[in-house]
Amino acid sequence: MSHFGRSGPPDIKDTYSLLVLNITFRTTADDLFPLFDKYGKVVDIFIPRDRRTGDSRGFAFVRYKYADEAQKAVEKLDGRNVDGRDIMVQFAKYGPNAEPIRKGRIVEAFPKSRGRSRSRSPRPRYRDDYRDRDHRRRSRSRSRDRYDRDRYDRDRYRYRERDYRHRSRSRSLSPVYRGHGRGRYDDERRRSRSRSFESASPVRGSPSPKRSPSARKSPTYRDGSLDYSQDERSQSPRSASPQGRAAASRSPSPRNSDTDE
DNA sequence: GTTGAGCGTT
Repeated sequence: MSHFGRSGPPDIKDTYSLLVLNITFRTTADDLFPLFDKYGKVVDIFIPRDRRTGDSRGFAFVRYKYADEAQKAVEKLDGRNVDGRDIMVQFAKYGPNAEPIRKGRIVEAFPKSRGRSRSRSPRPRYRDDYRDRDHRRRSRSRSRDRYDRDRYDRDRYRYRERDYRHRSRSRSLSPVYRGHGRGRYDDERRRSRSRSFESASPVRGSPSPKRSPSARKSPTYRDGSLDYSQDERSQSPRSASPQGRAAASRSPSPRNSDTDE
């Protein structure tokens, strides 16, 4: 019950994984087990968690033994209110085993109402070409595959970036994971992203000529005063203007006024 | 203490 995901996937050969989304961040597998187990035989439940914090990401994977039970749970638990939030149950796609779900296979086996279009939640399907993944891989070149993988990794990196900013604001330190053995991919990703950022879109909707990379990399020392001004502003952009202006005409100190006279 | 589109581990 609690050993789910502790020793990795126990045995996945004829199991069907369901993706549970919109769950609370404190919902655990033990909480979903009795819920999903009631509608079928659950062989394993796994909830992806953060590598650093360990918090739940907000979704879980429920592995069923039979597809019929899985489908039943999807239609039964989909939209159910769990822990104060309506969860969304659907078949997993990008799983490690890729459920052998075919187009209309399960729907045909369970013609409840000629389709579940107006069943409850007519949410759109995300990526229906996942079945063509293998086909595209063999057909397309390797460069294409690499590009796709890069995008996939970058998508996952979003979580890390958000959490990273929450944990520490010192992004300028650029903590590299070199020496740990697993920093190779991170380095590649970072470099690729950095280059794209500098080459493709430097700034979006924020035209700052003063912060131009060219000015920063090529400091013109032709003019001392100008360079000084730039440097001063760059060092403390909000420490010279607001303070001086506020202390000059905003708050001349009441005590000073009293003692001045 | 917070957040909310999505796709997974020993």
